[in-house]
Amino acid sequence: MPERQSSRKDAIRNREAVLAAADTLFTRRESPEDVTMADVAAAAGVGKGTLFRAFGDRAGLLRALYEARLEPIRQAVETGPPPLGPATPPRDRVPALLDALLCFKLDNRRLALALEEGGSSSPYRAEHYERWHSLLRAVLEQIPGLTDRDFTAHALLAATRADLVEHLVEEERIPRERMRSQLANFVTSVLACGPLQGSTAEEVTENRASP
Amino acid sequence: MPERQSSRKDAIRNREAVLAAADTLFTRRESPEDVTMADVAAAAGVGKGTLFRAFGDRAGLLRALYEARLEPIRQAVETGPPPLGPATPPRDRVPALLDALLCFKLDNRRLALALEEGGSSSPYRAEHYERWHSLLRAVLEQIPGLTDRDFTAHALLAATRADLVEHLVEEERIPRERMRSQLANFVTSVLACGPLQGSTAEEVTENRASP
DNA sequence: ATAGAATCCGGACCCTGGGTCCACTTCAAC
DNA sequence: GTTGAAGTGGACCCAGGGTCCGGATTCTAT
Repeated sequence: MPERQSSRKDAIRNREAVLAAADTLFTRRESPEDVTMADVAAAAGVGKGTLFRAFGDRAGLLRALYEARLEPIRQAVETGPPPLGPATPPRDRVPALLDALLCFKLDNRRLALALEEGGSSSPYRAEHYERWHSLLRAVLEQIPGLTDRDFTAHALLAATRADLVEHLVEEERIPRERMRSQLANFVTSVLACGPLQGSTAEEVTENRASP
Repeated sequence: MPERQSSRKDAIRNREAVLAAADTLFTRRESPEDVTMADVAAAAGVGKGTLFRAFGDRAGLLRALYEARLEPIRQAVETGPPPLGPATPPRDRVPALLDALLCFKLDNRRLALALEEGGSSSPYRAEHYERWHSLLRAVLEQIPGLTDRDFTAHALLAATRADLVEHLVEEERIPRERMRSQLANFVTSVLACGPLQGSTAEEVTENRASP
């Protein structure tokens, strides 16, 4: 567990360099598989030892990158204003959360892909998945008339999986906005049980999370 | 593409031996990652060269195993009686298809896992996924009042992904029947748009696909 | 300022596992 | 039985993740 912060100047500088280099490489290269640890180290102007000391292993590096990129959204979700923040009515928040997640994966396709598939263990063991799932589940819990919230949360999240997104973008060439509205429609139909109220797919598509 | 049949006795015998050995190993071992090609070859009493000649590469072996196991369902879907066969009304067939797929993945967890994640390329490039998707999409097309059938098909299939199933079984300890009914409910809610008719979740859960 | 300890650096090295190669064997067609 | 096409198996190759450790750097105490 080599994850604790170091106070040494060079260590910090190198950590940043690695992060930056990895970021660049993962977004540039076609498939995450053909960016090796050695590549990252070289691009960062650093030895492999340094890289592994700083991040433990490949998964650790990916995780660090991912968490860093996810931070803004995390903030917005935990303490931000509607439609992502806690003050949002549940029926509006669920689609907003999933839309934000989708946008994130669209903006960080390669990285998300690397993290979700590359790991030796399933993506469901990652703590960030756990966070999204329990949050979504909690919000679903506040909507009356639904059943199987736990499973529903999993199923909804599954619709935004990185490799699916990648496939839709790369093979089926579905444009961003279309994909967002499709997901919104899908979510809407899942939530439609019980007394319906407010929020159509179009409305949700309005609050753009990224340009 | 070394996939064509051989007529030689020894080749056929070895192919069978490999298939059987791989089957055993993949279902026995905890994670598909720790069954190596060398293991399979050894267990089959065969050299690595033979193994690779017969199946091309790891993915080829997995594919062959998977297709073999999937054959019965494939038959049932293409030419069988309701609720899987083509004669089934669309609103009933969609849940039946997904239930069959779920049962299949429950019965072949490890194998499905190995095939879906282990591959270097995404599961969405596998032709068996393409088959399921286009079938499901076609059936959805016959249901009036839905939109985004292509995406909906992807999203529904995503709810039965091998690693999700694995997680639900292994971590959350959700029993088989409960999972089937949860999926059925989920599917139902997605299809619920437009004039509803027939088929509740309970009905679907009745036609058991496997003991 | 400077010694000394703690920490970090980096690239040579190890090891696993997928995939290839090829001298030798086996099959089946004649 | 002969023959050559096809199959066999295990030694071998190689990429890539991860480790190691002698030497360089930085912090701290004096």
